[in-house]
Amino acid sequence: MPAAKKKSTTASASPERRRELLTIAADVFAAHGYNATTVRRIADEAGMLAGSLYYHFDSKESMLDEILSSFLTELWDGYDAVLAAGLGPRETIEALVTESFREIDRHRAAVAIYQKESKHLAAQPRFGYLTDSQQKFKTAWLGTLERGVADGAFRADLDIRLTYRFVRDTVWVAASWYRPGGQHSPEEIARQYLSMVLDGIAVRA
Amino acid sequence: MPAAKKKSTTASASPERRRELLTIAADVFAAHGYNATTVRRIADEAGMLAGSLYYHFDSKESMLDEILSSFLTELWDGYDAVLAAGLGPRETIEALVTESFREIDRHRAAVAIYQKESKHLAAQPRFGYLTDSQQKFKTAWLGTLERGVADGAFRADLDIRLTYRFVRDTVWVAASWYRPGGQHSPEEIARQYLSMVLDGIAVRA
Amino acid sequence: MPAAKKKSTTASASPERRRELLTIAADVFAAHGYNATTVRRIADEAGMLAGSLYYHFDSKESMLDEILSSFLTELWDGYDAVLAAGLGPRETIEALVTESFREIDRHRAAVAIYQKESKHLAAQPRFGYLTDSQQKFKTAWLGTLERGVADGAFRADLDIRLTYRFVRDTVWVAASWYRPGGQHSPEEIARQYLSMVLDGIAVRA
Amino acid sequence: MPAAKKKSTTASASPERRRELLTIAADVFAAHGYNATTVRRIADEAGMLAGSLYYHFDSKESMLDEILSSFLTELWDGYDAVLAAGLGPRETIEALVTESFREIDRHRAAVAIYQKESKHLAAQPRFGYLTDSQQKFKTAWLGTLERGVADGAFRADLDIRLTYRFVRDTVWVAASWYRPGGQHSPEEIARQYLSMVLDGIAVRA
DNA sequence: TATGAATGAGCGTTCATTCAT
DNA sequence: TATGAATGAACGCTCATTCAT
Repeated sequence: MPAAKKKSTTASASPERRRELLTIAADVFAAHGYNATTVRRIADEAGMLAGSLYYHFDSKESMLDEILSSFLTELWDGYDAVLAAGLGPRETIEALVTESFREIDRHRAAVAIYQKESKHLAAQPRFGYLTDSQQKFKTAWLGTLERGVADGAFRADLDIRLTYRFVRDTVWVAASWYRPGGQHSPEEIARQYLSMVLDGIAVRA
Repeated sequence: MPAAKKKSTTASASPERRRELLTIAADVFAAHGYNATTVRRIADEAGMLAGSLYYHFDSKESMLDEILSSFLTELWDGYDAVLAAGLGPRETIEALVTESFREIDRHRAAVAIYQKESKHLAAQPRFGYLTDSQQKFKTAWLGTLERGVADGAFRADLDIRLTYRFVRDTVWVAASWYRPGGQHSPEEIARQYLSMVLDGIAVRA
Repeated sequence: MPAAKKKSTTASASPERRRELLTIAADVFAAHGYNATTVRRIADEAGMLAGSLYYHFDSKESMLDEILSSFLTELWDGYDAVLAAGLGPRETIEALVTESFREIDRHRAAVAIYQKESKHLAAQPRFGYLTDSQQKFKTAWLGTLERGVADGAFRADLDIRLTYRFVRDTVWVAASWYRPGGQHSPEEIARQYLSMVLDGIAVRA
Repeated sequence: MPAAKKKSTTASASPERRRELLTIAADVFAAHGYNATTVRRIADEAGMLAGSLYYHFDSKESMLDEILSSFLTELWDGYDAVLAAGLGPRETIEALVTESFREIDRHRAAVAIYQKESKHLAAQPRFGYLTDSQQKFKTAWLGTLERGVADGAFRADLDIRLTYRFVRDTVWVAASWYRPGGQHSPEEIARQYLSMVLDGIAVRA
């Protein structure tokens, strides 16, 4: 998914150190935004000098790339498993939402970065995989919703594109306030979100 | 709401030109992000040189300030009217959501900027009013939800803070995809969103 | 001849200032080499800060580009006039050599830079015109030499490619020691060089 | 000739490996220029990491130093033999030119580096021997030319300093295009060059 | 009101060099 | 002998901002 590594002189460096540094970078990117984050800041946080980061990575952008692409790889591992399971539309939605909250739990920083930056990054060829992913995402969710409308599981009186955006946003914005280790587990949050999305917050007449 | 103008040398410039420039600036901020937007880009779009903007504004930040604060002023005019109307909880929520989509329609750029930047701006004293507004916002919505739970309009089995975040985010993220002049009026979008939020997307048993 | 200017926001700046700055830059490039010359050094010499240069030029490389391309433009103006004059081979060579020393006199720095850098610059697309120029150069000189051999003006017992390189280098390396305002005028140097090249330094038997 | 090794910690390394590495370094310096050559590039070419070179050499500069000084040592071995042979001026020039082309053949990279870099290197104390060598060089060639003018072997109507530069440059620039193993042997090239320099390229009247 | 030219701080990046292993 | 990881200084460049005109 990431742009092809050129010669990747740097790619051979010890993978554990890379992970550590990427985790740090992701946190800083998530907290202050990619553009506003200086490479010196990341290095500070890692206890090294700015230049030293370039032993491990080609560029600031390649850190971002690796953060986002490895997140998306994992996300799609989960999604693809759900989609291949042959569930009904409602159960599929439930599983996708649950899986999403699990990803938010595991990759909070990456998700937050994705939320803030993917729109303008998608324009760059290097981040073309973001657009691809978005497309797959849309196909999967919209398709499931349509199946649900067709077989009577979901309401037919709603604009399905609005519904799609509603469900999609509803889930992912959670990354902006979610803190791992909070009082609710991802599964519990997913359960409540699903309850709201599927049945509404109003008491039934 | 904005921090007091220091010199107000610049405040004497013609108000219409200011408006025009702020509209341009807001669009560019919304499209590319505040940090990624150069003052030169705004000037280009306005057909002038970067330095010339400083006749009208103290700084890039003060443009942002004015954009956000004038948006919030208008927003609260609308909200306060709703809250003063003495409606029941459900009707209040409906009115607030409708009002919100109207604001998104009128101030799309400002809303988008607000979404992306308010979190880290709120830390700066100059933008303290963002925090104040958020607080008022929370009080109004959370209070209404609690009233609704108390009088049986809203479900009591949900974590009310989750519900609050759910409704809040659900509405405002719409600014990220909303395009004025699209096929749905703000009121129509509000109606469908409210229908989903209140009654859910699942068909009732 | 230079690579197409992109948008050339900077190209509109006052042409006199540009000339001044390019003259300064050319001198520094010639004295210390392009790579070893820092943009700060040029700025120092011009009495400004490094960043200020970027108001006038896109990049260090574009300064180099402009220096070399405007030199080559002038050079070919002179050469083309000579080649169009319909002179015999010996007179053509004499005129070309004289013209060359005049160019060395007028553009000493540019010629020195050209000597040192053109070989590796020619590989970059932006400097493709260097290769083009070299090709034209070779065609003009080699052709004239061949004409001279054919009509008996030049010796037939020499490897003509060696002769070409001999004459070419002989002339242009002079830029490495030539100082304008020295005791010999360019025309006088040309006369002596031609005398050596054509008749040799040995006394005739 | 090179500056005294400070620590000579590195001097204990196996001399053959040093030679290999210096040959590689010289080729890269010659191809891309000293400044533009990174220590990493040399190491890559040698199949090791950049830091590892520092086991063999004190610094990048000391590689350059060793390349240039050992070339000059060999060159002067040859020159001194010629100068001690008691030949007439014309024969001395012939022998020096021939010797020079032999050195270009054997040390092409070193000669090319010398051509490009010696001018600005000579300013540094460490490379003072370059200036010394240039001085000896000038004395030897200029002296021989003067002897030749005095005894009627060389033309008296030329500015002798111009003649000196002419002959000197004429020979050494050849290093910029010479490729060992080409169709002409160094001796053959020397013969043709001498023929041009001594008798000129024009056909005698 | 706006321009043209400059400032100055800071940014992402490179690279010769060091050093424990 | 060589590696892996880091240093630290410098580099080309960007950009918000200033100010005389």
